Amino acid sequence: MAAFAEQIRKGRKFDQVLDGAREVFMRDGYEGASVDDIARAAGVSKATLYSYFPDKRLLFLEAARSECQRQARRALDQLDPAAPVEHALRTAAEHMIGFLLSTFGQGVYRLCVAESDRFPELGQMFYASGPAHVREQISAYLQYATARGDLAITDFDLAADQFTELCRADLFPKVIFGVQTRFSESEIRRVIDGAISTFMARYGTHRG
Amino acid sequence: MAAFAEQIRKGRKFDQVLDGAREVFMRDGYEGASVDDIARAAGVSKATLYSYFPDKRLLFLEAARSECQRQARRALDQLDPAAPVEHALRTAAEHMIGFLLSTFGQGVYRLCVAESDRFPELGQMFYASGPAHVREQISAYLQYATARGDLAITDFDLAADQFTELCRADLFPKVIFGVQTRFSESEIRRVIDGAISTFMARYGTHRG
DNA sequence: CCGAAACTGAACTGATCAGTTTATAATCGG
DNA sequence: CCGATTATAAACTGATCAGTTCAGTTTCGG
Repeated sequence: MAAFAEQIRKGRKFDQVLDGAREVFMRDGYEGASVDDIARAAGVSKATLYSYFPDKRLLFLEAARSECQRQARRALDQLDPAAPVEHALRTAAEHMIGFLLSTFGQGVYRLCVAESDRFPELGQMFYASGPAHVREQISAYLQYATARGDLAITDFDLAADQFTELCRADLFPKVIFGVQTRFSESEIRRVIDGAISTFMARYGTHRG
Repeated sequence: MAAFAEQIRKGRKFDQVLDGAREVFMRDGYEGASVDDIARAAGVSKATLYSYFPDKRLLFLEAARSECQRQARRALDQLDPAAPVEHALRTAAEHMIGFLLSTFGQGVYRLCVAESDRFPELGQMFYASGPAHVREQISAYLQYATARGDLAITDFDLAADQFTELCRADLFPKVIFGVQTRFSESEIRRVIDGAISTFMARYGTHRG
């Protein structure tokens, strides 16, 4: 997860450069972004930029890495173990869908999908701080709820993955391929309700 | 879905050009692909290529379009309405996962995600011939099975989307971010069994 | 077998872009 | 307030690439 950030870092405009890079890379992708654009966006001269980062590739990886960390931080605040299962799941679903539909979330996803064979480290990074991170948190909650007798699950990781996938139904493909970008409350509720119903039908214990 | 293919088409090397373009675009993405590479891959001179297509952009769109059509054609052969529901679903799941894990499938997906904001038409095209097409077929089958009394569904489209999402659990994120590229039979069976169990728990009628 | 249409290869144009250099100016610690 | 570090603007290099041109060759219908 680390292993870059070697010959990097020095003075005070470091973060400025990184912010500019994040912005432009996110908007234009790796190939689409020009270093001059980034320097301009960062409010910094090209020479300064190159004094911080040896080349565009490494600048990109650092920008992406910081973006992934940011994303991991903003992830699910610990699911509320006190609330009824349906309620906890609903909260989790709302968070995930909110991220997934945000222009920010789309940007990261698009970028990582596009560049993860040019930059294999990037794919790993995004996976670890995104899908894997979310899975861990949900899986832990599911174990807790199962121990309490509210759910009946044996493969917790699969159950967690299924839940997150159910939350993407209909919405995600439309967003990611630009077929529909805004969704009404009721369109979203339809998907969340559906996800919870299906999940509880399989894994719930208190029938009725 | 059409609306390109205007000033295109003339002689006999048309398909050669398109095949080369498909190959190279799929491998290198839009920016990454050079027209010289494409001409070389197609076994055609650059001048010939430009006699068929006015510019790189349109060549790309045509190549992507033909790829989408190809994909739609190779989609689920009509689900077998005679077989028991679980069996029909299993077959569908195997087809979808097979496509999803193929380098071919990954290539199209990656390309479309990456370029669908540079080329909005591309996103629409891919969505129509991919996700939407699959949804229609599965949804139709689910209506049939519900009418027969084997399933109890009200929102057929949502159910279809949920099933396809369930089939992606675990596998797809790993593949698309390059975390894992090959999967054993049992890894795949785990996901398919899980998808069917969850789906049937929610929508099945004959309990037991 | 002839003439037109399609194709070739190679050279060329003009633009863009990563990365460097240089001469100069701002900033800051002591 | 001096000297060193850090930043700047702008010009430059070398490479890549989309798209054009052209003189010559292949292909094919009639």
